[in-house]
This record gives sequence, structure tokens and C-alpha cells, in this order.
Amino acid sequence: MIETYIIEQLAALAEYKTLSRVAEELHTSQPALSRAMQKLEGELGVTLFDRSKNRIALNEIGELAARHAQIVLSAHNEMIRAVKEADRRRRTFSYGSIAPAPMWELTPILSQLYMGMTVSADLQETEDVLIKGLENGTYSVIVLTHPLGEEKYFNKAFLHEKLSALLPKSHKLANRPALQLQELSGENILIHSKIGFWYSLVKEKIPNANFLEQNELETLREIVKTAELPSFITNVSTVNDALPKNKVAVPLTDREADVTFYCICKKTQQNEFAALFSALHL
Amino acid sequence: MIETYIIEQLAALAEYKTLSRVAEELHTSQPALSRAMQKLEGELGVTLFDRSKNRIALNEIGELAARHAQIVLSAHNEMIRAVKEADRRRRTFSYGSIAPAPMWELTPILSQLYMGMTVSADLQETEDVLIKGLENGTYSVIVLTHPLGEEKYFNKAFLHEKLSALLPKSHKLANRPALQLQELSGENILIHSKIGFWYSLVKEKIPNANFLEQNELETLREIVKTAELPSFITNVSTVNDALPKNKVAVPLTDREADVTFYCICKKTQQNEFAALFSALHL
DNA sequence: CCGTATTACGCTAGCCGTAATGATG
DNA sequence: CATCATTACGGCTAGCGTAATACGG
Repeated sequence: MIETYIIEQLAALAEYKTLSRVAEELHTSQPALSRAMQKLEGELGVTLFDRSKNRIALNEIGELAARHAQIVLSAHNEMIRAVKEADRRRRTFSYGSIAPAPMWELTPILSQLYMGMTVSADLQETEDVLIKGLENGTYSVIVLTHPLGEEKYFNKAFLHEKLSALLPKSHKLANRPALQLQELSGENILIHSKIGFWYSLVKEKIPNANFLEQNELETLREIVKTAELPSFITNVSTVNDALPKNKVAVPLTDREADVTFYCICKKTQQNEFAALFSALHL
Repeated sequence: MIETYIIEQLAALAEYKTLSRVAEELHTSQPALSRAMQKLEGELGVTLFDRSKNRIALNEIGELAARHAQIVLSAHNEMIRAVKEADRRRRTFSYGSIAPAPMWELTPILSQLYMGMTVSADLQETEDVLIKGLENGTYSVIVLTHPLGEEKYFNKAFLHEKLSALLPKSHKLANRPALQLQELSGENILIHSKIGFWYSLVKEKIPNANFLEQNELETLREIVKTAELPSFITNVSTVNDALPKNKVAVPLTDREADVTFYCICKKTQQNEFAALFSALHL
């Protein structure tokens, strides 16, 4: 039986050619390597090196052994990787969402429900990535704007979100009781770039608008507060009530601007996540 | 980095389920295993076992780790096997022959030429096995009854062998100056079963004969000496001159009964085996 | 109680690093 | 003589086995 450290040293010798170089790379000493390689030959009962008095080189069989050593190390590393990955997965509850608002609701609930576990939330713009992730186990649950087929999935509606335009009071549309998205055509609109499906939705419905994207939420809020530009706001928001004094929220009448979010898991895992679903309600 | 002995112990635990059983199987102690498994968990930073006070069992991740451990051990064992196999090959000169006579000539020459190496001779009945073996490196050289294509192979004729029938003096054909194989039709013929292509040859040329096969050369000689039955003899034989008093050798006139043996190697290895070929001559 | 796992405790085999030696270009 | 491999030597750690402890069917 060849211990791992010797296999590693053999592979390194094939790569770095001299013991002194390997000693540097593996942070050990020349004598230690010299001895280990002798021990290796002894254990195998096979000469692996061409030796002259101050030179060592792998012979043909040594090269073969080194190639195999590399294979063993790969398996070794893959073992460690797979185990740590599995452990990480076991310690994190991972879900995906089509919009940010459901995450504000879900993550606190999950953190409390699965105490000690990391809750990982993944925001996506498109459904297919989420559904695929639910299928392959990347996500335990996902959040969409509609239920999935009852025979394979368990769905529960748990949140409404309704989009409004946030307009400067000076804006020509600011006095309207309601709007359609397309009426914002041609405007310069402030928008956050990480808002899931909303991003695709507004870009599709207002193709002629000029969107000013911002990644940082706090920065965006600052800009919205000061800039005389249209933006969006919804009923679901931590700081909903604190809307800027010089702005007015005008509801959007588009069907797609009023959504219900569904939390979805595989039917086979319905029992496993029963606690979560009973904590969710409209 | 996980040392091999721990990986082995993990795999064994998956197989044998309890530390005490593993301790027996691996010829070590319970405490050693207990510590090693704790060390393994420590190194990975992952809990691999469900523990109660006097019971240990692999958990889900532990099972995963054990499966990977098995893979690592396979690679490990394959490394050792491959290296030893390569070394054995390097220490043995292996050749194949279509008949036994060339081996009596070749093996002593090779033993002297490659001193310290084992000479392995392989007798085959058919050419294709030999040629394939020469191609894939199983044989360094092969012996056939004819040369192979000059562009790929180097051939050298080094031995004639001529088959005669060995008949009891009382036999009806014993007085004939020469014979054809087919004239032995219907006879009970003593024959050695390990004589390469000769075996197929005589069986094909004398389809109606009844062959009495014998594996042991010495036993066959004894039987030939005492039994009043036809057999075969060739000019190439260690005990050629000592033919039984009550028997007579009648030459066979079939073209196939008079062969020239060629020693053959790949053209690319012609230089490597130059010493051998120059030691061979008719 | 017997079988099991774990902890405690010396012991020592084995591996390490430093230093010395030898060879080579 | 700078560089490399090997040998020599003393130190020390990591893993071992025995024994003791603790738990469970």
C-alpha cells in the first residue's frame, strides 16, 4: 500500500524533474524526497528511476507509474471535492426565484425554519433555468408567477405584487389615476438590473424607453430620491411607505404588472417541505 | 490530503459495517480505527457518521465518501498492478512460435543473450494469434514457417524441419522409401498434442486417422517405444539418433512436411534485436 | 454480560530536517 | 564551486496497542 504523500511526490517529480525542485514545490526537503522515492521502489519491488550519482530521472516504468499516480490523485481530489460539496449542499437550503420580492418574504422564514443552515437564494430572469434547477436538485424550491403541473409539482400561492410607476410630480402623466406600461415609451427610466422577470417584462413592454440601470439598491434609491426621472415601485417593499415627497406612484393596469407568486417543490418532496409551505400564506 | 490507509479503512467500514469487524479484517485494533475515522472527519471538516454511544454507521455523505474511497483504491491497485506488470514484461523476453522445434533452438540462445531476463516461449497452433501478439507487443519476435511482408517486418530463416513417419518394422508401409501423409489414413497414430501447426496439419492431411493424443513428452516417448503404432519424428530433435530399434523412420514427401522456420520481428525493432538475429543461421 | 465504540496512556516506528558526503559539469 | 542526490544522525510526532471506560441489547 502506497501512502498518498508518496504518490503525490511521484507525480510532482514527473512534473518538476528534479528532487530539489519538487522539494521547493511541495515544501519539504530533498532528503525526504530521496528517501520516499527509495521507499516507493522498495514497496513495489520495481526500479522506477535511472540514477547516476547526482541525477535522478524517471525510467519508462517510472513514467508509467507517474501517469497512474496522477490518476490516483485525481480520484483522491474528486473524492474530497464531492464530499465537501455534498456536505455544503446538506447544510444549505437553496431556492430560486423569478423576482426579488418573494425572497424578502421567503429567506427570513427559511432562516428560522432551518436554523443552523445557510439559506441560499438565487434570482433568475427566466423560468427554464429555475425549473431545470428544481429538477436537478440545485434548488429545493422555486418561486414563479404561476403554478406548475399538479401531477409533478406542489404549488402554493403566497404573495401578490403589483407594479406602479413612480413619477416626478412634474411629470406629464403624474396626475393620471392609472397607466399602461407602453405609455412610458420614450422616457428615461431608472431601474435596478437585478429584478428577475420584471426586467425582461418592462424592456419588452416599453421597447422605446431608455433604461438607466443601477446595480446597487441603495445607490438607486438615492438617485430616485433626487433625480426627476420615472422609476418603478411595488406594493411589496421594505421601505414602501417612505416614498419621496416629490414623487407620485401611479398604478399600472397591464395584466402582467399584477402577479401572484407561487412557491413550488417537487411533489415527491412535498412532505419534506411541509413546514415551509404551512408557514406561507397570502 | 487523506492517507491511503484511512481511505482503505473507510471503504472497509462501508463493507463490514462495524469497527470491530473491520479491525479483524484489516488486522488492526478498534481504537486505531476509531481514531482514524475521527481524523478523517476532521481533515474533511465533514460529519461522515451517525454515532450513538456504542454504534457507528455511515451517514449519507459517509456512504458517498466510501463509494469514492472505493474508486480511489481501484486506481491505487491498478497503479500497482500496471507497474508490476510493466516491470515483469521488461524483465522477460517473450516470443511466440508456430512449432516446438524452433523453441529448442531459440530459448537457449535468448537465455544467453538476455542474461538475467526470463525467456518466455509461447507455442501456438495458428499464425494469426502470433502476428497479433507481435503487433500488440505481447511477443518481441515470433517464429513462422514463412516470411512476412518485407515493408513491415524483418525475417530471417534459421531452421529446417522435415517430418517423417515413425513406423513399426512390422507395419505394411515400413519398407517404403517415402510416404505421403494421406497414406496413413485409417491408422491409429500416436501424437503429442502440443506441436503447434503440425497438429492441425496432420489432422487435416489424414482426416480418417485416429489420433491418440498425449500431453506428456516423456510419457509419449515411452509409449512410442513400446506400442506397435505409427507416430511422427523429425530431423530436429534432442534425442533424434536414439530411435527405437523396432521402428523405422520413413520420410514424408508432402510439400508441407518440409518447412523452413523464420524468426520475425517488427522492422522498427530490427536494431533492438540485431544481436539475436546474428546469432541465428541455417 | 457480551459486544461495541471511545478515551487514556505510554511506546515506538517512521518520517522529518540539518548537516555531512559524494559526484558532476 | 555551484548544484544535485544520497547518507548519517538525532529529534519528534503520529499512529499503535493495551487497558480502561461507557453504553446497549
